[in-house]
This record gives sequence, structure tokens and C-alpha cells, in this order.
Amino acid sequence: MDASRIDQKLSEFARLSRERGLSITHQRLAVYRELLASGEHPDAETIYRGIHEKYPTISLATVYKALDTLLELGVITMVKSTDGIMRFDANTEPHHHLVCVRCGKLLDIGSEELGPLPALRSRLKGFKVLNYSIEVEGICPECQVKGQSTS
Amino acid sequence: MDASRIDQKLSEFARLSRERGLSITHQRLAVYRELLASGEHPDAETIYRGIHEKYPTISLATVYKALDTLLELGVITMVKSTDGIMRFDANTEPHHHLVCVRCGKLLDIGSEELGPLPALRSRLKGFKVLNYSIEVEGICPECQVKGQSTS
DNA sequence: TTACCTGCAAAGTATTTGCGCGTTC
DNA sequence: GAACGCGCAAATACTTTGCAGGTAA
Repeated sequence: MDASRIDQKLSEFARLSRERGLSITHQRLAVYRELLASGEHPDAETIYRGIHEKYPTISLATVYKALDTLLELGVITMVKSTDGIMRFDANTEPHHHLVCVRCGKLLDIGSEELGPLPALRSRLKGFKVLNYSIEVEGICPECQVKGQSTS
Repeated sequence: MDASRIDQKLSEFARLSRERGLSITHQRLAVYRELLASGEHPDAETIYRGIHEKYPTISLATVYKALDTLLELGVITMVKSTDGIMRFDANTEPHHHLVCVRCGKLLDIGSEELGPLPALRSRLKGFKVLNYSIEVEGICPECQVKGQSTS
């Protein structure tokens, strides 16, 4: 994400924080900025390491607390992963995921890249349907190269 | 799943085990049977509790080890969940999930219930596409009743 | 009989919590 | 100045591991 877009997101975060009476702290800004700048879907530990250079005194617990706050504000989302580690995503637009079954790499894909998708029924098994996302499994370019002999 | 289908699955498991030189133990059969009988997607603890009546001496560690073995045999799959707990699924057919955003309840849905879905491109962002699954978010009947005032 | 598997207990990893001090508003 | 949030360390929750005895083939 480019710098001006990030600033825009950060001030949106500030606005929401003020609205709810939450403090705008360096730590929360740093966590959110780190997540916005990353095209990946890092876990708490990775975010912590990324921030640590600029804020050597920040603690991992604070990163978890900041992520919690950002989730409550609705500016980030949680991403489930098969390895049992929580990953986070600053992209809150509806989108889909492309995941490598070999190395676990996870990329966002927009609806437009998937082509036209049908609208779902508004009710399924008694559930009121809100939205849906598609998880595409595949093999990433790197793993295709590495795994030519074993596939 | 009905009893005859379960027996069929269990003997398939026995066949695969023999093929790979793995022992067919009561504990593994019990774990697999529990998972087959459950329409839900239980976690290790839940499976353990379900088995415990019949096998009071089984340990939770054994349940984890049995689940590992079943995963390796490919007769069950892991299901990611937002709460950071691994859940398991004896349904290895390609299928989709319907999840309640309020209570986390998770149901399987077959492709036929979603209606016609378009074929995806065979390559996306350099990935070789293998397959995909759809996660539908919604509100389950129980939560619709409970949450009428708050929604 | 022999190799594999179980059950126990202890360790490991990811995440959460309590609390006194520091920071934001 | 008061409320809120941070950092530390300890606690918790889920899962994995090592090993001695037991079980399947």
C-alpha cells in the first residue's frame, strides 16, 4: 500500500478512536502502520519484530492488545491459518485468499481477478447469509520450482 | 452419517493402515468413529470427551496422535477456526462451509446447495490452482432468535 | 516376538491477564 | 489531573514430546 493511502487509513483510525474515546498511542499506530505496509498477513510475532527496530521497548503483549483494539474498531481482520497461528489483515474490503498448500504463503485476491461469481441464496440451512469468501488452494511459483521433482 | 457408511469408512481406514504398515488400534478407530458420527467439526478436547465414556483410560495426547495419523492417511482434514483451536472433519470430499459469525457454529455445505459455480482460472498470480472452497458467513437460526433485539 | 503404539507427565508455543508506572487528553 | 494504556512477568490454553510399559500383527 502506498504512503498516502496509509496516511489516509491512519487518520481514519484516529477518527474512530476519538469517536470511541480511545487513546491514540504510538504503539497502536505502529502496529496498524506495520500491518498496512505489509502486503502479507503477518502474525503477532512478525509484527512485533517489524516494529521492534523503531520501538525497541514495545512488548509482544502490547502488540496483542493493540491488535485486539484494532479488531474492535473494525479496521483489521483476523485470518485463520492451518498452523494454528493467528494472522492479521489490514484489508477489510471483501476479498478472497490464495494460499499455497506447500509453504502456507497467503495472498489476497480481489473479486475481479476471480471472474464473475454468482450471487448466493440469502438463506442456507436456516442461516441468514451475510457474505462469503473464497479460499483458493494452489502452489506458489517458488514451490513449483522447488517441487518439480516431487510432484 | 449412518451406521453402514461409517463401517465402510472404517474398513477403508483399516485397508489404508495395513497398506502403510500402521497398527489398527482401538484408540484410532474410536477417534475416527467419533469424528465420522459427529456432524459437527469437533476439536481434540471434544473428541476426547466423546470417547472417554467408552474408553475411560484414553489420554488426550493419544487423541492428538491419532488425529495426526488420520491426517497423514488423508481420511480426515483440519478445519481452521477463528478462535485458534484446531477442529477436524471426517468429510474429505470437496465441500464448503457455512459459519455463524455470532456463535462460531460450522456446518458443511455441498456444492449442489450453492448452485452453479464458475470454474476458476488454472493460474492466478503465478499460482497453480488446485481447488477452492467457499466460506459463507451468516447467522444461524438460534442466533437469529437470540439476537433479534440487538441486530 | 518385534515393532509400533499408548498413557503419563513434562515441556513447548501462542496468547491473555494483572498490576504499578507512564502517557494521552 | 484523571483516565487510559504500556511493559513486565506470570498465568493460561492448546498441542507436542520422551519414555517405559503394553498391544497388534
